[in-house]
Amino acid sequence: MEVEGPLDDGYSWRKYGQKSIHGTKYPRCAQRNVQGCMATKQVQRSEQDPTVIVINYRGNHTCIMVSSAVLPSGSQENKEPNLSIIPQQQSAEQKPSDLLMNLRAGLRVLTENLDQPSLASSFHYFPSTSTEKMEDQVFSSIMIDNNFAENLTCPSYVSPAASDTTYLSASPSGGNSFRGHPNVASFGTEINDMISPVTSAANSPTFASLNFPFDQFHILDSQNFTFHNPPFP
DNA sequence: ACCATTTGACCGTG
DNA sequence: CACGGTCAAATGGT
Repeated sequence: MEVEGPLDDGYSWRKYGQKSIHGTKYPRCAQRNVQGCMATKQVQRSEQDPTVIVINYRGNHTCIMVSSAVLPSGSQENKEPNLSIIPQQQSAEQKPSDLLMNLRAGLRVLTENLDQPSLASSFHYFPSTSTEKMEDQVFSSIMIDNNFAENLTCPSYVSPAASDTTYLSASPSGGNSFRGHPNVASFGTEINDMISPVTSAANSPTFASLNFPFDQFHILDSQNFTFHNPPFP
């Protein structure tokens, strides 16, 4: 897939580390936003299902998206980092790339404010490792797609195995957005505990579905998410 | 030559 | 001390 680059999510990332995580077969790649903002990205292959790629986004973006497809016009915004906040009125229609189409196909997440108390957004979480802890400032998105896997920069991620299914999911956990919100806060720290039993019992061994109310940030699609969090401390 | 990635080392945290 | 995250020199590609 020769779109803008591997797994382009609207930002430019530079890989700065690859570590073998204890108890996992696959290494975890760490990527940092090249624009110098605090956001980092971790990419790891799922233990349970090697076709599952787990992507953790950490921290807040203080930069703008750089992907050519993201900003329809006048993408000259600012080349300087740390200046602008991501515009929050992004719409999923702004990225007409094939990649986006694929992503959107599996996307389950649309967040809302807690103003609407009963709102529960559905998303899928693919458990990755037993030891993995979902930290503050993290939400993960997981996608399975052979096209994506081919384009991941971690060499070990390249998978000849084909899966014609595209999954994408996102799960916020902890972080500024959720601090102080009882429901989500507990979810953030105990995510694996919560997920595991569901996973073992569920029909699908690869992921569990959860519903919970989101708070304060939007994930309109995987390439086009917006944090409304306060700045990274 | 420049730039991105790789990879071992280093550092912080629990 | 173990583990995970980041740094930075080395390496490879363009």
